[in-house]
Amino acid sequence: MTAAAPPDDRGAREVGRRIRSLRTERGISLSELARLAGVGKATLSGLENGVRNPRLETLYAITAQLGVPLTAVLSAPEQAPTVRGAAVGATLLEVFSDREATYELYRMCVTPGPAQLSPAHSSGVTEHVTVFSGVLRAGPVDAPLTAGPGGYLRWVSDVPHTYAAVGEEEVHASLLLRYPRPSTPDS
Amino acid sequence: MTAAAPPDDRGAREVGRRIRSLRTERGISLSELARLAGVGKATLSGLENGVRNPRLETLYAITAQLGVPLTAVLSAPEQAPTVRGAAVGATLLEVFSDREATYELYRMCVTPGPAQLSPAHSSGVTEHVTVFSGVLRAGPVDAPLTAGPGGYLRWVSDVPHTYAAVGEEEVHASLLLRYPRPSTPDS
DNA sequence: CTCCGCCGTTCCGTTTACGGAACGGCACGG
DNA sequence: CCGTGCCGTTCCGTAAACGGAACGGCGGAG
Repeated sequence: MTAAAPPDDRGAREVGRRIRSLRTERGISLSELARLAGVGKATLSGLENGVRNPRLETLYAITAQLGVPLTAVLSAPEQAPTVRGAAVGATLLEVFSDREATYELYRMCVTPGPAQLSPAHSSGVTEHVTVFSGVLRAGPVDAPLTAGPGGYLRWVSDVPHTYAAVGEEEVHASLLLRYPRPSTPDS
Repeated sequence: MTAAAPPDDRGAREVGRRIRSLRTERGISLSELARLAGVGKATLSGLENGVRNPRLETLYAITAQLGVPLTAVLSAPEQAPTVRGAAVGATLLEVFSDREATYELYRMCVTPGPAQLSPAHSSGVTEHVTVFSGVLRAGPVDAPLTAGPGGYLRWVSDVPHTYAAVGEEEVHASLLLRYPRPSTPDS
C-alpha cells in the first residue's frame, strides 16, 4: 500500500505479538513452529516482529499449527489468566426470542469465581457474547477467549464451553444464541 | 506455499465470497469499493473470485470500508436469520439499568425505511451499539458509521444522531447508553 | 444505430512476502 | 579451551500479490 505506515499496520503488529505469545506459551521454538507449519523461519520471524505483512494463507498455516482459530490472533483483546475464586454465580435473563426460535438473546451476569461450565448444544448453534462491563473469559473449554468492555466473542457451541469473570469486577454481557436457519432461502 | 492446493485455500475462497456478498448487499460496485478502500480493482476482483491469496493489510482495508470486523469475513458462519417484525421504524426495549443510572442497555430493532433521528443527549453520554443481524448505519448525522452482524459502533451522543437499516433486512442490535461517571471508562 | 459511461475482468511492470541458506549468539559437553 | 547444537535474525533469489491501464460487455442517451 502507501509508503507511509498505514494505521492498519498496528493490527498486523498485534497479530505478530499474539503469535509469539501463543508460541512461547507452548514452549516451542520459532524454528520448530516454522517447520511444523511448513513456512520459512524468515517468514515466521518477520511476522512475529511485525516487519512483514503476512498473506492469509500464511496465517492459516501458523494458527492451525498452534491449534487456535484465526480470529484468536486477529481480535483477541488482551491476554488474561484464568482466575479461580471462591464465590459462584452466573445468571441468565431471557431478553428476546423470536417465534421461529432461530435465536435467543440473554442478559448475562457473571460474578467472580470458578468458571461456569455449559455442555455442548445441538450442532450448528453459535454463541455471541457482547461484554458491556468487566472482563469475561469464555468459549470452548480447551480454547476460551477473553473480552473486556465493548468486546465481542463468538464460537460454535456444539462443544462444552465455560464462562468466567476475570478480575474482581462483575461481568455484564449480552448473550445471543443463534440456531441454524431451518429453511426460507432469502436475500 | 506448496504447489498442491492446501485445504486452507478453501478458507480464502470463502473470504472472497463473503466480501462479495457484503459488497453487493450494500449495493456498491467493485470499482467503487476498490477506490474507497484504496486498493486496485484487480486486487479486489481477484480476491472476491478466490484466485489471490490476500495480504492481511489488504483485508483490513477492505473490511474497514465495509464497516465489518475482520472476523466477519474470516469466520462468519452463515447469513443471519431474517426475522420480520410488524412495527415500522425503530423500537427500543429497555433491558437493564443500574441504580446509579450510569448506563442503560436496550434491545433495538430498526426496520428498513427512512432514517430515525434522535436529538442530542446531555454532555458526555456515549452510545455503544452492537449489531446482531442486518446492517446498521448510525451515528452523528454528519458522519454516520456502518456495521454488519457482529459489528460494534460507538460515538459521543451529545450531538443529533440517526439510525437507519441498510438493505432489505431488519436490524437487531443492542444499544448501551453510558453516562459520564468516573468509573472505568474504556479507551 | 452509434456514442458514452460504468461495470467486472485481464494484462503487465513493480513491489514485496516467500523459503533456503548463511550468520552471530548462547549453552552445554568433551 | 574449542567444537557442537539449537536458537532467532538477516541475506538473497524467486514467486506471487499489488496497482494502473487496457479490454470486452452491457445499458441508457442522443
